[in-house]
Amino acid sequence: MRKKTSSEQTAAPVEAGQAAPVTDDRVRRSKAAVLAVTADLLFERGYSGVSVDEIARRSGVAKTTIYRHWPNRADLLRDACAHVGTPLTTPDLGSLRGDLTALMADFSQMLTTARWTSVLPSIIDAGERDAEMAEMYRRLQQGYSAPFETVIRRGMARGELPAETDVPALVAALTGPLFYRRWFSREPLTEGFVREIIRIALG
Amino acid sequence: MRKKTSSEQTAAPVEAGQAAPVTDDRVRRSKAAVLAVTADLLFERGYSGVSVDEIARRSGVAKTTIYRHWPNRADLLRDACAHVGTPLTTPDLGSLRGDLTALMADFSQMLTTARWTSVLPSIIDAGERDAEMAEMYRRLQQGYSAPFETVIRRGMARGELPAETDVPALVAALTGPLFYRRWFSREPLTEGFVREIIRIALG
DNA sequence: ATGCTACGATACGGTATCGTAGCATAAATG
DNA sequence: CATTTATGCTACGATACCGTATCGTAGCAT
Repeated sequence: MRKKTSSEQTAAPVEAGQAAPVTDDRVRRSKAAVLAVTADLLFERGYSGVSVDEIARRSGVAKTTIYRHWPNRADLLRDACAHVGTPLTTPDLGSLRGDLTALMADFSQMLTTARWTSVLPSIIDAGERDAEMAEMYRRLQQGYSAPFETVIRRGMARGELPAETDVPALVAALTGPLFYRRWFSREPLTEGFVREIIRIALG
Repeated sequence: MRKKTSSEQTAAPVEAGQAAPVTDDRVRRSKAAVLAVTADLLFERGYSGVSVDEIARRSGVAKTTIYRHWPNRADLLRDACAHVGTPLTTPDLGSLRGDLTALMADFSQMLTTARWTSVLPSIIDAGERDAEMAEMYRRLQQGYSAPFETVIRRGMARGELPAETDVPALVAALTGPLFYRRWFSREPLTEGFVREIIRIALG
């Protein structure tokens, strides 16, 4: 019966039937609104440019209420960062090269279009000085390397790669250049570039 | 006759003999002290954590004087960032693989030990929202990719690489994985990893 | 002696920010 | 209807920060 707001990000996994909602529906609404606006502000201004006052103004949720749900600014921002990002789908097309081509295209597409990628240096920087933030980021990062490991291991199982392949190194060889282009050299992430990286990595 | 302070960073190129020092020696001293302390603070707290008041406190240079030399905080920080970093030496050992091995070792060594690398995400983040900062960073970045391009082109000239080699892509394939490990996956940057990356990139 | 240049010390105006207190209000629950 | 719960609103206190203004001084050259 309850109208689900667009995001279920903050919901803890709930046993299906017997509800007994420990938190009011209003809570979920407030939290969702706050998290959404926080993410927007993160994209616009980066981690250190986001203020709680501005979140309150823009979300329509009173600052008081925000502090009723998060103990402080850092926790709120970490929470928002944790739900940033869109998951990669893991392809399964039968061949290593096919899977990697699809995955790399997906990934580079995300790097170039998704708004939230602009805030990643900000998050990493925060993690450079905040252990909890670093841990949060680590989980985020793993979500993106996991599909690569999966398709690589499948390729190994099919004998398309030698059994002694260094998987983390291969993941680095594939995704590293994309990160590099996006944030360090700032050259365009073209389709041709991605193809070239795959060619180099797989021979 | 003038006693040179440790750093000549801020000095404009000066015609050798007839001096006529447009800036006092005191100026050089103040600026050097301020830039040094600013760099330290950048390493500790990142771009947005540095305040002019703190720079003044720690350097012993009055805030007034700081604002006599830089128009505002952003310019000061950009100036400090521009002089951060240590240059790579370009090896010339006669073979592509030898040059790249030396260069990559040098580079990964720097990524893991140099204090200033911890502030790079901060700089990049600032660049996401500040054009001048982005331009400053671009020059910094080019200083590090240039040696790679040089040794690769020399290798091409020697016929160790096909003439149609995509140089920027190869640079990305080599350095990207190092960046990736240092900032994104945070796995250790071991010698074995570097060797593996070279093997993948050169076959 | 007289400038000139650069600097230091202090204080200030104005703004932004975090996090909290007090009180009123709307809605769900019994 | 009464009670509990979650929220809204306004106003603070405290701190930090930017950038400037004012006044006084030290060193050096003429």
